[in-house]
Amino acid sequence: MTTEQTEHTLQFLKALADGNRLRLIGLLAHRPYSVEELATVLDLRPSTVSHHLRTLKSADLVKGSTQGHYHVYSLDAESLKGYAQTLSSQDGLKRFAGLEGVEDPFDRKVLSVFLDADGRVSGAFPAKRKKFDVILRYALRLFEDEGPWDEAEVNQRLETISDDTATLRRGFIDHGWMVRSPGGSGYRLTHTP
Amino acid sequence: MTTEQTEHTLQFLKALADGNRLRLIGLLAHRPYSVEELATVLDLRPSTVSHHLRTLKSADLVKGSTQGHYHVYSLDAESLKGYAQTLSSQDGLKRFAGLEGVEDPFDRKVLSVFLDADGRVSGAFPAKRKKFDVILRYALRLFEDEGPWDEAEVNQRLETISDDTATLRRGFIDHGWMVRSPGGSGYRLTHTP
DNA sequence: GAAACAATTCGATAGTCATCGAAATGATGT
DNA sequence: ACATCATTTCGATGACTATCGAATTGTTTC
Repeated sequence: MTTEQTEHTLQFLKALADGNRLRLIGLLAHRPYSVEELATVLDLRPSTVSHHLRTLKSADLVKGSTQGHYHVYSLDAESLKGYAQTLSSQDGLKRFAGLEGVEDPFDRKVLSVFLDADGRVSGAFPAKRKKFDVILRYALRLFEDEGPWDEAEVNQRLETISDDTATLRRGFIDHGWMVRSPGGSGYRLTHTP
Repeated sequence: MTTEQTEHTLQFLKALADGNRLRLIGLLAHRPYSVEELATVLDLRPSTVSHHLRTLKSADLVKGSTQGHYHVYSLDAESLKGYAQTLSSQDGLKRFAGLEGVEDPFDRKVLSVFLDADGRVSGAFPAKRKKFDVILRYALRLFEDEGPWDEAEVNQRLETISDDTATLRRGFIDHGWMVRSPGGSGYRLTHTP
């Protein structure tokens, strides 16, 4: 469900979400450093700094080149900039939802929970109003042609979704989406959501 | 030692450094949501989502407005963009070092540890070569005028830093910074770092 | 007012992680 | 080969935190 891109960004964020690692990045933005130098400046043991550098390296934030005795670490500014730009664009953020090309994630989730494989509500309706409304909007798709329809026709269509057609019909009327025609000629839709 | 700006950025990063909170941001980038809706989509308890929203709110990433029964949360895109841009600029990163206007953080740290209030090395010299070199460069400031100086003069100046003038002088010579003049007329500097 | 509903707060638990010291690895120079 | 030095790995510990269920607060509706 979670995309690859999101996973990398999460690793990037976790790597920076520590005070000392953030200071490390700050130092490396000035110039390359060896592990011991960093440990001296930050008042940490070299083993601790080495550990931090490993997580930064896993997130592609620093590069390490071994020179003589020392391992010199430097900032990977390009990679960092890329991640930062993902965070600064609205569209970049949307991808973190992990649901691409879905009209509405909430609607989708509710339908996936309450509909069976045939697209029917096999069990009880959702107790929560907001979720029941999702079912109602789903049922509304059955009436996309021109009305009006008599009660038998309405019930027949609603039965393809649930046996409890009365509750669905009452939901339509409570929302004002459906009205009984004045002349008693049946039901028709008004302003649908 | 750590600036206010850095503290806020750290809070921002910690707020985003969680898989579910990142998904929350992704959803809120599409449209505002209520707590229960978010809990439904993410398969979490409302209490958990509420907890996450609090940390996001503390970091100024989301805004909450209460409407009727529901508390509707929405993304604070401006604030987020600001933090992201701090991360994408090299100068923004440098501030995380927490040492503004310092020539070199490593040199500064070493000197602060080994020099006493009078600017003298009261105890022993640093054992590590890199740190000793910092002391050497510091001692080099005593010879900014034109040379050459005879041995007595060199020692007199070095004594203002440490009693062990011989080690300092030998350090100068090992680095090739100072040479004994051919005519035996004393010492002079060559290529200083 | 009372009932219903959404959200928050609280307390507990399990899992993650920053940090250290000790031991192992790897490279350098004698 | 050996001794030295920087770094890494390993194991342990303490602190933090994501998550849940239960209880509480606050708002709407009857």
